[in-house]
Amino acid sequence: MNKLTIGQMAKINHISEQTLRYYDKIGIFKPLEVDKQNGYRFYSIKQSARLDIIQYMKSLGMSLKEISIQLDNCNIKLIKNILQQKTLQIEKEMESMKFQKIALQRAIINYKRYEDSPPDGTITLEFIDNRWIYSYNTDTNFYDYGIEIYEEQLRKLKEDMDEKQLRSTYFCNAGSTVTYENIIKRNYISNDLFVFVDNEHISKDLVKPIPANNYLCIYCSKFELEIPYANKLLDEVKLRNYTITGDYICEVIVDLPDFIENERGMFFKLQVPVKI
Amino acid sequence: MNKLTIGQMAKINHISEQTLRYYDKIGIFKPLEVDKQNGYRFYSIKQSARLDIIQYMKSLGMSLKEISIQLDNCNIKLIKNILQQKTLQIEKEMESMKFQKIALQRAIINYKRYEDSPPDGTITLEFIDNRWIYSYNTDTNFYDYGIEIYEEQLRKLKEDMDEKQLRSTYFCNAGSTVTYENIIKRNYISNDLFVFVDNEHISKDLVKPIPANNYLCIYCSKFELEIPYANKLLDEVKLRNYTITGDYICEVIVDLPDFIENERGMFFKLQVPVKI
DNA sequence: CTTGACCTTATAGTTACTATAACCATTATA
DNA sequence: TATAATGGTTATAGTAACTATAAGGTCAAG
Repeated sequence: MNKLTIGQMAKINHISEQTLRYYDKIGIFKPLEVDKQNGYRFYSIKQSARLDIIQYMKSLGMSLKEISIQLDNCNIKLIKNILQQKTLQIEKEMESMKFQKIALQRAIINYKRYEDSPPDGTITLEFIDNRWIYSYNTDTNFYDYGIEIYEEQLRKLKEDMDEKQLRSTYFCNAGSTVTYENIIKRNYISNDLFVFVDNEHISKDLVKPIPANNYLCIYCSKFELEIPYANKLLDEVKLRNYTITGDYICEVIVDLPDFIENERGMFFKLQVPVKI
Repeated sequence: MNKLTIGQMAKINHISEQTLRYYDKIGIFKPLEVDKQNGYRFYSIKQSARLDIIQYMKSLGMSLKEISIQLDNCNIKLIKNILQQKTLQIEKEMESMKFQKIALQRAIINYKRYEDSPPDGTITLEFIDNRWIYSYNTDTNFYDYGIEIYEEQLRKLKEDMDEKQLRSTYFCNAGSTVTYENIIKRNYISNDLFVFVDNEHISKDLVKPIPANNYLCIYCSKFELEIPYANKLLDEVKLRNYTITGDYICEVIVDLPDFIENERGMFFKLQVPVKI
């Protein structure tokens, strides 16, 4: 009962024999004794405490090298320090997971919306609640160019959001605006790209509100069709005797060009706020 | 502006050229075009969308192989499914992190207690609040044997806690009890090992309360000294004219035998509830 | 004496890259 | 026009923390 073979030690500690040999090799966990005749390793059950610590530190995301160094010149104070550091690290990770979850949920909602959205060309009148956007001012009017410039500007937005650590959370739901002054004259000029965000999770000075309102909307499945469809939308506003009350929004519901074959790769919801 | 070289593509997407070449090699992300003369890779900015998805899926913990398979026969429904699965996974991870944090905090508290604890042999009278324990009934009275049997029983407790997914959280603060009937006769018989737990985080039927009370305690830094020290404690109870009102507890404050050189490896707080 | 369980070492494979070497292409400057 | 800088190419090796496999030695039981 005193000396344990590698197999017994492995079983007791729920670890593979291979791993114990590996730990021996890299020197992080050596058997108490090695038979000089046959090379058999022998462990004492008391050594399990060290394995416990190793497994624990590993579970905190430390590498074996780090652990080895710590354990080599270890005292209890040092252990406490590590634990405190790790608490902070875990708190950070929990924060980031919270945001990841939000990001996932936003993405799911978006795909659901895509599935449920009416066919290309449909015009609807929808009441849309308050929204918030984080916008990025580009230097080019992408209506003057094709999809490539648009994607390039999107990359810039992405980069900008990366810096502010917003990307993973919100990049799935972007859009652009044309100001009231321009849209009523059908001047398609925009150098504002944005993403929809949750008001609560971002510092106030970065976000801008989009007021709740009735919006006349048209659904559009091709990048090149935006302007003709937007014109159709404005025609319909006139026809119905509505008045435009604010900025035009081109909302990207999905954007996967060159990506999934046999699927329409982009889908937009063009919208203007109207008074009925 | 149409075709991007590998360097430009890498810069725009914040990824290394090496990685792009690697992605090409494993087939997860291929350039739009390769110059047959010089082998130069050319990308379109529109391909960035695929990179976005790859990075996103990677951030959700998927392997490149998994991602590749998903993207190869991908449709929007499938993406939604993945996202939903990942939401569940993240929720699970968040749960486990919550417990990890609790575990860390318990461990830190324990080490602090160790640092602050009085020297070996000190006797104190302490009021100790309500505690809860999760106990494990072993088949051997470990007072009949040495430290090795004790450690062996600890392994069993650990295994048992592993099954109930309690270990990482609570293993740092264990102990054993001797019943009232036995301790007053100085019969050192115990086959109950336990760990202190938080009442709130475990189903009620697994935990047992230890009532708040005044406890006479003695601090002990050697496994072999437990019984003589416990006897000293009981002598002191008699001397002070206290009466024992419940089970004796041997609480392990640290247990690192064969582990840290030049440090006492074990530290116990032996305690009996008393009426003054 | 064989069988089977258990031990040994050595080598290769895994993932998602990074680092390095050795070499080719393009372009600006001396 | 020579050359140097820049940026592209391939191939190979290294990383962490193992796992898998091969090929062989040891030991107790039947």
